[in-house]
Amino acid sequence: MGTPLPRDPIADAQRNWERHGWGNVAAPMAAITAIMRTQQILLARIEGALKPFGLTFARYELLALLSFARSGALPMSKASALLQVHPTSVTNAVDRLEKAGLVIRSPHPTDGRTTLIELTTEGRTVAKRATAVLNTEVFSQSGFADGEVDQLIRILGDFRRQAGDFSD
Amino acid sequence: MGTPLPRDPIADAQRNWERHGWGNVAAPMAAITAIMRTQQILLARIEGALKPFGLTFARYELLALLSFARSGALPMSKASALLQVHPTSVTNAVDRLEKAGLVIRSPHPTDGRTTLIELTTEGRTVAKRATAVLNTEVFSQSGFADGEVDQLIRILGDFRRQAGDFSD
DNA sequence: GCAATATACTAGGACATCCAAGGGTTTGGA
DNA sequence: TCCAAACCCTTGGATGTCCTAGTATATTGC
Repeated sequence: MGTPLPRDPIADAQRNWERHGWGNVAAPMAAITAIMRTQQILLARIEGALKPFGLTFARYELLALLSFARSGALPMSKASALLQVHPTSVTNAVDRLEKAGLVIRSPHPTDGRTTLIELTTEGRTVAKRATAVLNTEVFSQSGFADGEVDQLIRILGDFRRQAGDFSD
Repeated sequence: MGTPLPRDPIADAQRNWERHGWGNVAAPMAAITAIMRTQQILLARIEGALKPFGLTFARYELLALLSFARSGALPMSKASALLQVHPTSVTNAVDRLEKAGLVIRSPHPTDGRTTLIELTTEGRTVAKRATAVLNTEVFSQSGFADGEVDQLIRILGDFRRQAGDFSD
């Protein structure tokens, strides 16, 4: 976050790894570090685009997920599984979205253990607007070429499957 | 987070985007979401490997950075710039590392504003051991093929340069 | 030489994430 | 039928990140 560095710090780290006898894992280390940094940059852009809506990325993701659910409602546990975050993170996000009037909690009709998260009318509107802004301000100007996008989707998709994200 | 999902949630999201008229940005959206998720998986692996050392990734990165500095010491501001994190994050990390006896703060000899972070003997030892574990348990088994590693380094390197990380 | 500006670090607050624990609800086998 | 195991959500605690000041020290410029 400030001025650009004169040299790529990750490439430097890779050289350091090689110099200290870890040449065999220097490249994967650099790739992984680059993923961490890229995520950080992208997250900052996303949060910047969502700020006017009073949303964070975590809350937006939940809102978007609900807006794609046919009934506009989902059990907390389902949301946790689909977003692949800890249940307590969902609790946290729902608390804040509920306070903002974008969702409401309601009891599950047949399972007393389950709480449903339901989109309010305003929640649906905000989700739609935020999606439009995110698409035009972030996703449409990602900085990745079409071919790179395809490669990323394939490489990271394989990785995620192998990591146990999905069995597909 | 637990059992694998039957289907890739990101591919589902991509289909939802297309179905709702955002087909032109569905792919970048999917690629970016995949980066976010991949980062999450990798971070969990890394933190798992570092746990026995009482280190988090943030603290490890600082320790590793110091261990590569010739004198074993760096100004806070320099560390902040190289790690590309907010200065307050460095303050936080140093607070904890100092409490653990792995680094010490010392005044800069000529610039009264600057605080130097210096590796202790124990800090250097821990850094070396943690690096070995990280390399053998995480980086050497990243799950990325050699060719994929190269592609990631190139694609994400271009992205980071374009995002203003470095001018190289 | 002294005021204005820039730089370095820290304090306090808002959020997000995870883990560990706890209390309520269901389910399933003895 | 009934109780233990499984499941669902929430609370409390620890970390990390960033932002917005606020304090202290350096540098610049008039």
